[in-house]
Amino acid sequence: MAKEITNRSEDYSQWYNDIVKKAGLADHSAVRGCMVIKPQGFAIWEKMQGQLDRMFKDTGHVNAYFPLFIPKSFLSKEAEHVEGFAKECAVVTHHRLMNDPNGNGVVVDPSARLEEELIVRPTSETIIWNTYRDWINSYRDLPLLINQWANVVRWEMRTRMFLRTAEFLWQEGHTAHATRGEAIAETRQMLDVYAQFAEEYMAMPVIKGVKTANERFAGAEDTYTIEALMQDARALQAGTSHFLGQNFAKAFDVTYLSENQKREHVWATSWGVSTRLMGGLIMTHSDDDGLIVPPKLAPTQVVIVPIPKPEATIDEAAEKIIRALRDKGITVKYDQDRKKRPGFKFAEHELRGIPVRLGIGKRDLEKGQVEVARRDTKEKSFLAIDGVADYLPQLLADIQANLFQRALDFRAEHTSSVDSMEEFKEVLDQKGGFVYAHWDGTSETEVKIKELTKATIRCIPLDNPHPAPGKCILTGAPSAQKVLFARAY
RNA sequence: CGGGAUGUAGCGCAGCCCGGUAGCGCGCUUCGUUCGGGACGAAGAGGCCGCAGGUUCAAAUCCUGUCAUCCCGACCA
Repeated sequence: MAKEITNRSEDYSQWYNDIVKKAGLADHSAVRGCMVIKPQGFAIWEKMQGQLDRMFKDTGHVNAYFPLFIPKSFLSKEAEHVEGFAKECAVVTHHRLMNDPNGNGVVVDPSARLEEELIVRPTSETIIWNTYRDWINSYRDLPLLINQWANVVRWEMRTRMFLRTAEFLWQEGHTAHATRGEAIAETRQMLDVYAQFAEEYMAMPVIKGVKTANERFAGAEDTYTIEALMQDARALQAGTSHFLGQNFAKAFDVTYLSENQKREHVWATSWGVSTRLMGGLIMTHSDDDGLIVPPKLAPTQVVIVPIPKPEATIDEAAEKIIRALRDKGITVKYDQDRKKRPGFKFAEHELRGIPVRLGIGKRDLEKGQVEVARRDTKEKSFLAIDGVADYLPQLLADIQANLFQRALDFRAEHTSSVDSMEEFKEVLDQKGGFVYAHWDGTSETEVKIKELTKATIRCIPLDNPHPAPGKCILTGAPSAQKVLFARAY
């Protein structure tokens, strides 16, 4: 049935690439590691953006925009931060081209060398905190709650569409607070926003937790994360929220005068999600027939396919349904392309992941009904035309809920708890997924386990289902609680 | 950056060993018949064989270099 999509069981990576390409989400570009996000893919990203942006605004944030370029010197102000990003920065060294004197097109004009190189932002903490110094003087200026939608560049060794591209789109929130407690509360709040977005809109269950020192954001005191599980039983870090302490305030000398007239460094957070979420969305729900988009993020929620014989009457019935659905706030497309046959359209819309398809033919009209096909289960049923508008909001909600439940069940089946290294390895090799295990809390052990098994500590869960103390699976040293391991993207 | 593979029509590929008029399927265009799960017939259009050098009377084919992409590792959202 599905044409040319590699089966998941056969080659998961290939399946993923097939979905991205065949569903028209993105393409490779002429630039290494950079992709073209095509209209079908961008429309989904816009839905994500729209919802996230609302949630940020609802929690008191405003949007702003900071430069793409960062003076090189800024990067060296926070020691850990440079360390983390230095190896993957694109650097601008010149500002002019000229005709090649040898006639071979165009070359960099050596006389146009920049005095200080500019870094294409891999993240904007430094340029933003350099700006915040001027914006913050008094406790009355706090909290400062700003978000920016932007592109960033990280020169990655190996890229994969959406999951890891050299340039990607994201949002980064950067906030400044008067107290440590307030900043931590902000960090946690935004983690909750991400988790809520992932679960309610993407229908992608996530585990909230804290990263270990090894996995922490460069320059953060604590990194919180939401971790999702993909269909190949590998974990995906889907969003992070960092408590930055006073590191950046100190590096960029950002202070405020408190109510009791003391000059103090401010406390910071930063948090972000990226187009990687698109990868997570694909790998959580889609199947061998193509993309599956949860109704809440589907640019088109319902497509109507006419099965033509007497076309005018079908158009009439379709128009009626379209009006009724639009009144309910449902996005509908009427596929009137006369050149394609119905069977082709069915497959096409399944490939693109439209949640519900309505089919109307002569047979249906005679019975006053339409055929309803849902993308998630492939089930088909018939429904009275007059009842469509009442039924569809519920159906879309059911599909949304079903996708979430399905992902939740999958995660439950692929979550284990082990007590020994042998068991740990066996579970990872047999079925993968999330594995809870005791760890002695040291970086050395974490690194060693990674070397031995390729599994990393995804997080120390906030609502830990395995909080009891025990012994580290590698060293036998005391462990306060089990932590969450997985092989990850 | 290491290991493997691949660049030939929009997409998927054959041709390359053994140099000699660039092919197949899908898609595209036109017309007709079709239309309840990826229709059929007929007629068309579409290529600097990734790029640059070299060998040769002659290169998609042989040689050198280079660029890009994909997969597997190390690094990361």
